[in-house]
Order: sequence, then C-alpha cells, then structure tokens
Amino acid sequence: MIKVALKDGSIKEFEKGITVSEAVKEISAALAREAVAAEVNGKMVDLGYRLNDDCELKVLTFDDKEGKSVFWHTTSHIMAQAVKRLFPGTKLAIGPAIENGFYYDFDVQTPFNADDLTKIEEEIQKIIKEDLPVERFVLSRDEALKIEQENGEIYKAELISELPDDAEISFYRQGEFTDLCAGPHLPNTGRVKAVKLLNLAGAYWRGNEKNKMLQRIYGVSFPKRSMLDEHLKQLEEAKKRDHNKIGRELELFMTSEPVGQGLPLLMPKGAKVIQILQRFVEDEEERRGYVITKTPYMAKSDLYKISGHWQHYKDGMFIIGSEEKDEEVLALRPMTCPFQFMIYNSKLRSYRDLPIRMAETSTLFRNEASGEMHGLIRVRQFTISEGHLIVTPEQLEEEFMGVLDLINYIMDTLGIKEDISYRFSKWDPNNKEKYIDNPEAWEDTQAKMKTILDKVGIPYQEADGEAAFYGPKLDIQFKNVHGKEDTIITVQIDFNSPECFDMTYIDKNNEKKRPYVIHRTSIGCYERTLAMLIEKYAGAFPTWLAPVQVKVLPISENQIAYAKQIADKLFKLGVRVEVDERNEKIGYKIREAQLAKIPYMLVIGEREMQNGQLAVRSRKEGDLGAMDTDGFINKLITEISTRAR
RNA sequence: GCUGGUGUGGCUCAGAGGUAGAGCAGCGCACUCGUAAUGCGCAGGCCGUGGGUUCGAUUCCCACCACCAGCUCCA
Repeated sequence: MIKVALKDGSIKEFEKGITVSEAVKEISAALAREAVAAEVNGKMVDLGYRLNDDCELKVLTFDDKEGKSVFWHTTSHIMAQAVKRLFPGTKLAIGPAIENGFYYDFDVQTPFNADDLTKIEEEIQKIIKEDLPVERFVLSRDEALKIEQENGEIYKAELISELPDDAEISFYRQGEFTDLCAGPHLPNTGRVKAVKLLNLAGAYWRGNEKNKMLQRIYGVSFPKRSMLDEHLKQLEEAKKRDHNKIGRELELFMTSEPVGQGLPLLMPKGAKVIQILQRFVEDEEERRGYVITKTPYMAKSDLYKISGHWQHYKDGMFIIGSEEKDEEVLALRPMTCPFQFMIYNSKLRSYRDLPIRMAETSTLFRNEASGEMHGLIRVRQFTISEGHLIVTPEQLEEEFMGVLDLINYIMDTLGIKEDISYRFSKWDPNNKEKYIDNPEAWEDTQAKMKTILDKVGIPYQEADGEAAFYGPKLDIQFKNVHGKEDTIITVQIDFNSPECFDMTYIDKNNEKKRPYVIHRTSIGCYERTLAMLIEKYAGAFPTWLAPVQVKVLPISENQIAYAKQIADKLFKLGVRVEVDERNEKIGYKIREAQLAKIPYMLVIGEREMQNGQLAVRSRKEGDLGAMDTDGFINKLITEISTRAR
C-alpha cells in the first residue's frame, strides 16, 4: 500500500500501482467525472499515470488553470487529427494551449480558407463522437527521430533533435493519430463537448520571419456547450469596448483613405481628451523637476549615424532624400533622444548639474510595416510624453525610482493600476543586427535594472529579445479587448548613447565621467493611452477626462434661454458644457446624451426655471432629482479637480 | 512585409450578370413635450480604386488601396 496526500490535507491509502484515475474514483465519483489530469508531487501527469510510491496528489479539473490548459491542449491534438484526415500530407508544427484556448500550426500545400475551417470543425465533432482513448508512450531519441522522419514530420524531427539529452521523449496516440508531446492529456477525445474554431492566421515557424509561414488555426473548447456559448458572448461583449469601434462612434477619432494608413485624425473630442492628459502630465513633470525642450521633427542622417539609429533602426524611419543621388538626407525622428542629447552636450556639465531631467511632449514618426497598424494603438505618427534623465552612476537607482513614482502616480490617477503588468525586456545576444554588440555592458546594465526592480518589489516577467537596441527596458503592458498586450509606458537604461555622443560631466575630483541615461515615458504615447482609456472605461470617461462633461437639456424652447445661462455659468468655471437646443422630446435628448457617455445631464423645465434648481441626471446613476444649482456646481467642480473616477 | 477575411448612402446591414434597397442619422413641416427613440415628408449611392472578361459588371477575374484578426515588428 502507498500513502497519498490529498489537497485537503487528508491522507489516503491505495494499492501500489493504482492509476490516478482509479484512485480518483475512490476519492469521489463526482471528481472522477470532472478530472482532466493530475499533479503528482507537483508534476503534471495523465489520469492513466500509475502511483507507485507515497506522494502528494492534486486532481486537476477544467476549473483549474492547468486543467484548462490540458483540456485545450488535447483539443489542439483533436484538431490536428481532423486536419490530417482532411488534408493528408499536412506537416505538424506546434499546437499549444494558450491563455484563452489553443492553436495548432500546420504546414499545408494550399493555405486554409474560411470554408476549410467549417470542414475541420465538423471532422473534430466526429473525432469527439468516436471517443478515442488517448494513450501515452515513450520512445528512445533514435526511434522517435526515425518515426518522425519517415512520416515526413520535419518540424517534429527538428523539435526532437533539440530536446535536452536527458529528456523523456513521449508521444500521444488517439486512433490513427500520433503526436510528439510532453502531455499530459485528457483520457479520451469524448471529454471535449464543445469546440469552436475562431480564426485563421499565418504564423512563421518558430516566430522567425525568415522561416516558412505556417497556417495557424485558433480555437477554444469547453466541457459544456453552455460554457462555450457564454465564452462567445463574452468575446462579443469585449468587442463592444473596442476603441477602434467606439472611438469612432463617439467621434474621438477617424481615419481617411487619402490621408493614409496608420495616420488617425483626432477629432475635437479625442483631441480634447489628449489635451487634458497632456496638461496633467506636463504639470506633474514640471512639479517633479523636469525641464522641457522643443526639438525638431527631423534631422540629417548624420545625427542618426551617431545615435546608432541608422545602423539599428533604419527600417523604422521615414527618410527624405537619397545618398545615392547625392542629395541631402534627412529623416523624420523616430525618437527624441538624440536631440535632447545634443542639448546636454551644448556645454560642459558639472556633477552639480546632475541629474538633468528633460521632458518633451514629442511627436514621432515610425515607418511601421503595412500590416502592423491598428486603430490608435499602432500608428505611424504619434505623440509621446518622452523624457531623458542624465544621471551620475550614483544617482541611477534613485532617479529610476523617481520615474517609477511618477508613473505610479499617473497610472493611479487614470485608474489603470490594476489593469497593467510589468515586463523586464532584455536583449537577445544572438540578434546581432538589432542590438549594440557589447555583451558586458548589456549584462551589467540588466543586472543594475534587475536590482532596482527587485528592490522596489515590482512583479515583473522577464522577456528576452524585447529590449531597445541601446538598453534594457521596464515595459508597462496593457491588454486590449482582444487580449493582445501592448506597451503603454516604458523606462529604459541606456549605456550606449553616453558613449556614442561622448556625453560627460566633471566630477568632484575634476575628472571627466560618463553619465547614464534613463529614457522614460510618463504616460506613454497619447494616442495609445487614449485607446486604452476608451477600452478601460468603454468610452464612459471619468468626468475630469470627458470631452463633454455636462449637457443641458431644455424641455421645450421656452427654457432655451435659461439653459444657456446655466451653461454659460458652467463654461466660465471651466466646465465643458453643451446645450441641446434641438426641438426634440426630453426622452430623446437624454437617450442621445446617455449614448454619448456624457457624465451629467441637466434637465431644465418650467419647474427649474421657477425655483432656480436643476434636475440632475447622472450617466452612472440615472435621475438624481432636483438639486440646488450651486450645490451641483460645487459637487461637479470637486469631482473634476480631484480627478475622481 | 506575410496568412486569412472584409469593402454597398454619415452609421448598421439587405441584395443580385440586366444597371440598387431598409432602418438609424441628416434636412423640412407639424407637435411645445418631464428622465433612454413623436409623427409625416424630403433628400442622399460612379456598390473602395484601376484594369480585364461580357452585348451588358456593383455582382465574375486580375492588380492596387483601405479596414479587421493573427504572425513578424513595436510606444
């Protein structure tokens, strides 16, 4: 007999060699029905795994994160099986579970189209009905390689040959289908009750654009039909928050074909929101000891040759003129750093001058590839709260923390602190094209950054190959409605520019020293931030950010003059207010103001005119009843000045 | 840039190898109205752009442009 410790702390005895599945049946019949896999001593295993020693056992169901992952991973195998049946000769690449479902990458003769997806989905249903048992087996490296090579599975063979020497090479078989896989998996295909293939996309083998483009199918699956329906409903709901949809509906921005791709036009309301954000950020930066610069939108290629942009970032720049034609070559700026460095270098600096904190609300131009643009999130021209701190090595830590404090304050005010994650973006030593070739400096700077991050206690995830070409970054990430992460704010330590630009300061001992540079944004790119805020608030901005804060709604034309008086009073107090003078019913005016997500509606009828009150309606809470005019104004002004959410 | 999808009045969407329709929005008139859509009428489209096939194309084919999802890249 063996002793098995369960999640609730109890210990049960089983016969040695019992399978997990049998053991679970003894624990609870209900749990046995829901079990998808298990963790034995913290290691994920199949339900068919045999328990031979005393151990800790945790049964995984779809409710567990790991359980979902197993469920979706098996579904990806089922999908691969369906594809193999319908398109013999398809080569399999990889098919993992992801955060919200799964995908599988296939190398097929002709790319899939939308109809193929339907066919594949039908074939998946058949495989589920067949309720095939999923069996695990282990092969030696040579056997495994031989099989995959014989079957023409070149991608699988590549994966096998790269597995570490001591790796156990396992396969999973269901019916006629076998796939190299670490597992674990569901015990049979019938466990999957509801599947939906969501979309089709190209994806490069191993994420490298030099490799072949494979066909990726994304899908999701559930143990119950109703769960799938609920999930699809949620996806639809999420799309209703899409900034690209409601940002246009609310007349915050638009695009225009003749203007061009990735060049959104901010309309009066969108521009207003950005103006408010910009004033807020600039004031806060000034309070924190930043000086401002205003530097050119373009420069000769000479500048970018010094900074390294010409060598490492040329594809991302709009270049005017050509060297071949012996013309003057200029480029629109993709970053502001070189310009501010020139200002730093304009005179000899003393250690007493440092730190120097330079900020600029800076418009940048980046020649993004055509498929990369997206609403306000990814554009070719954008304005960013860019800044550079020139600091002594001794000041690096404190100044970095000061930047974090500023960012924290801004995120707190915007109400997005709970919605972001931190990414520590490091270089990729193998990518010589992208990164400055100075391994010691990279390692040293990354270690410095890590020390600071750990000291502050920021919960970050490390990411290789995400650094800027000149140094590591702390990226603050926000997920859009489609679950895709984008960087909203970034802080970077640059060891390279001080060298390139020969930036120096004179220290106490009258010696020339190299400063460090911290590149940072405090709110990031305004366009992207606007997109994020639209999605965060579904277009219903907090009052201080709302492009129109109050709409005055006279009930009939008899109240228009009075309504205008009220509006004028508010306007003079700096409130963004409009009067709906149209000859419409009050219900209609309210509906429109509500759909425009205006925080306060003031209904003005005969009664209000008589007694000098306001019938206040809040976007959030509905009819608030009659209020004293001054009382309302005080409440409103407080709400705006405290930037309440 | 790559893969797949989409492109019809301001918006949401029908339609079909014979030359375009609805709702909403807009405009006009009437109603002067109390907390999420008053009624009637009018106007609005070279069916993304350019080629090709055809007696005839918005519909079929090709190229380009833009938009959407993903890959790569990135604030």
